[in-house]
Amino acid sequence: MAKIAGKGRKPRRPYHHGNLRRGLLDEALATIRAEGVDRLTLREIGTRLGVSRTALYRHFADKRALLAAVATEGFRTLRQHLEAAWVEGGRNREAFEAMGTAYIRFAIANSSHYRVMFGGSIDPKVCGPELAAEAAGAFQALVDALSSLQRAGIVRADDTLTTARYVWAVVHGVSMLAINGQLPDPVSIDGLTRYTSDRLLTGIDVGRALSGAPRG
Amino acid sequence: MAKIAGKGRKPRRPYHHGNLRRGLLDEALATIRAEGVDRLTLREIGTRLGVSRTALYRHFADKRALLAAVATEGFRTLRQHLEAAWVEGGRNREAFEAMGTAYIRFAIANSSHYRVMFGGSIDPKVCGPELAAEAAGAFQALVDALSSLQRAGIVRADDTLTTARYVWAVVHGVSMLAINGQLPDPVSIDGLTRYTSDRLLTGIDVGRALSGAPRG
DNA sequence: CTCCACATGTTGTCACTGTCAACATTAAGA
DNA sequence: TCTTAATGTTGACAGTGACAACATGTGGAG
Repeated sequence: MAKIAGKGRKPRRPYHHGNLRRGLLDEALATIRAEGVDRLTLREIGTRLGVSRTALYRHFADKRALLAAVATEGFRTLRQHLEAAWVEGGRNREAFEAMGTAYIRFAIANSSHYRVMFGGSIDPKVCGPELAAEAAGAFQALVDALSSLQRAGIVRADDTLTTARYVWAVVHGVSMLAINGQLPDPVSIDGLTRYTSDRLLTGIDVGRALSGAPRG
Repeated sequence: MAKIAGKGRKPRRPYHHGNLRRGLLDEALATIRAEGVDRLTLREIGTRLGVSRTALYRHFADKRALLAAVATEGFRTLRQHLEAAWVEGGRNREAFEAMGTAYIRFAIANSSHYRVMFGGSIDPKVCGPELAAEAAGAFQALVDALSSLQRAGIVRADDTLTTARYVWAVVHGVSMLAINGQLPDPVSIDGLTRYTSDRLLTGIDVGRALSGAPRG
């Protein structure tokens, strides 16, 4: 594994192209962002980087692998956004709401990227362990925050994993609705986001006797 | 528009191929179901129907149009499932839960089809009015049921549209999680479904003072 | 019944794509 | 220095979606 120039000892190109893998990922993401996934072509990525069409195959097994890597990066930055919202918000109930808002905001601001992230299966047996691990990492940020709120007695002490999945499903669903253009205008998106976090927290917080069974 | 043989007056082929459009749709859906969207090829659809590769273009503008038609049919049958669950369940709170279960069940049982339905934009300006209309129809089934529950005093009298969007987002999110393989086994799918409908209804039903603002 | 216009299906062809095999070049270590 | 593996290039190929030109059967006008 040849490493990057890093320290800047030699400012000229450290290799044939510098580090190409990084460039391929960036360029792929830029194209996806600008024109959508299905307009992404390996040849144009290479051309745009001043490199030939098949250079890519030294860094990714095939197109799916490239897309998986793009998706992996998406989950990584998503997790960063979530953790930032949680920490900067003060790790309380409001911070949890901020996490939800951050999630939806990320999905809307990077809709094409987001679609790649959830376009195919995330089963590790299908997509490879890296993507699955990074997706699990992003989910873990939610689990941790939720667990913290449970310990503080702010959220019902149901099975943490199930509750987290529920919350994840809600924000993911809202994001999808927004991305797919089923919410007419930004106002309705904002309204739904607000309503969602309100109703969601009313559903999972403490302070009310439960009629049904918790079900782990 | 040459109509189908229908009454069976003349059992021999009424036209070049009978009605091809129907066959194309069925075959496309079958392929999608069996091998996934990206393995769908126009040529093979034609071949499999004993028809040549470009016959399709007399019935659909291009591949995207075919996929849009497939998605349109998906929303139609989804609506049928939802309405059946609502009516047969007795149009009460339990029937509403049954709608949610039916939705998730449909998504899981027809995961590839479901992915096509939500793969691209549903904005009528992008995908054409038919798909948008059918998607809106499926959503309307949910709105109607919810409105009925609101009139019966079972669900909070918040803005119906916003509440419906919220519910839609939740079931859609759960479906996506299940489809993407993020729920390890059927047990956890069932558990999340149950937990979801329980927490969801706790969040939107009446009988609790609201802290925040309703926000229409 | 005849005949023509039109809907429907076919053949030929094209640009483009992902992918592989064979070859060229450069960095890095012995 | 010289080898070796990593990295990038060229040529090629089978498939794909799509279009234009052509063929064929249907149904209605006369």
